[in-house]
Amino acid sequence: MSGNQTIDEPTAAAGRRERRRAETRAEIIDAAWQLAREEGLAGISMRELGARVGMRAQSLYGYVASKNDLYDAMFRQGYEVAGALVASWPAPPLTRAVLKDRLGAWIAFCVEDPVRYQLLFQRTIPDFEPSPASYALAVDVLAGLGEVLGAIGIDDPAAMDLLTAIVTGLTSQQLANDPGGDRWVRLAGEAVDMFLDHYGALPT
Amino acid sequence: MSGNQTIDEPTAAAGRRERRRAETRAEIIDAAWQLAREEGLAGISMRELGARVGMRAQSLYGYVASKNDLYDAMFRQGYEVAGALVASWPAPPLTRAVLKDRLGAWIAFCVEDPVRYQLLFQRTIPDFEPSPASYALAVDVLAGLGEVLGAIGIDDPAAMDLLTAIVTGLTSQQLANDPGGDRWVRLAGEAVDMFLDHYGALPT
DNA sequence: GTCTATATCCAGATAGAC
DNA sequence: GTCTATCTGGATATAGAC
Repeated sequence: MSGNQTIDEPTAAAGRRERRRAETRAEIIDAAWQLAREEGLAGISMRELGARVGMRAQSLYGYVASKNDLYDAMFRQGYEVAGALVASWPAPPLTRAVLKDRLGAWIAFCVEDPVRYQLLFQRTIPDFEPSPASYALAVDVLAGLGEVLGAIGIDDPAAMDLLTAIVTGLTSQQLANDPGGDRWVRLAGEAVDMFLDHYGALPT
Repeated sequence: MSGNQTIDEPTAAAGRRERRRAETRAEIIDAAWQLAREEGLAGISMRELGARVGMRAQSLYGYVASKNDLYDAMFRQGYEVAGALVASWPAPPLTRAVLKDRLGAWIAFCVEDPVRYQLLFQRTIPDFEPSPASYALAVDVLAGLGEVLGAIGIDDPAAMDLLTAIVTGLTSQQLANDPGGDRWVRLAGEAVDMFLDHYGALPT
């Protein structure tokens, strides 16, 4: 096990160590997601989380600075996925079919992981506040979503508020009353038609 | 202070005691609502609640059997108010104006107390389960609401799901993004028109 | 890098004195 | 009817041994 290289051996070892550390941290965060899905977001305890990855709770502090830091990492991870989804939105011009498709994809994203939805879009974890960096990312992603909706070409801000309410309502009903199903998700296309017809936008 | 009546004096005293007890219990429940509005529903602690009504936490157990019992009393109280609102819905025939008015009142009820909304309609208090009696009341009230919406005369269940999604979405956006304001609440009338026009119901 | 041991704090709930 | 005292159990987090 002794080194046979002279200069960059310690550096390489440090890199390996770092990589290993990052892997363990990722494993911890994955386990935290799964635990949250079973026990609820607020139900994550450091004891139980440690047990899931084969450590005592205290040892986790070598990888996350605090419980808030853990939540923050999950928050960031969630918004990175959301950001990728928003970035995949095709460039204008926007058609009805594209709008339906993209809003459908957004709702699917929201609905596919209730715990993630709760962490990213609701404010229900006691005492959790995202770090400035993570918060900035969230603001960015949501601004991107707004921009993309602006391409519909409706000027009335009230109309846009109504659209976000429809999307939120479908999501919220789906999560609350038919989790895992599609009773409300499948109404998205019809809802978009209803909305666009009412405001005479994006004619077929 | 000695009794000057012979038979029903002890009974009257017992009635007074009972009445006093009920008053104290009501005071505790009121304080719990207020505490929940400040600290969140999950933030109610028996210690702090006791302090609010001038008792030690332990003494509360003379009035509520457990913390779950306290939540249950609040849950029941909330659904009693909701039930009264639903019962006030006028008899058919239903007009567009009446529908707008009643749905507006319902949304206003939901929005006027976020904590109550959370307790009644979301499932976010860890380990709280309503008693069978309270749950039955809730089912009753919601069934009444459904009946009343049935009077619109749209047969398509998907359409009714879309309507509930719209109402939920307006409520949810209002609570999340403009608490205390009316940015989404005021869109209810327009939303109802959009919905009814789309399905050709309740012509003006 | 993980452990044991521990500090600190808070929760809900019960027993029994006054 | 409210108190003091106490039980039980859980949480996050730190210090220091190995």
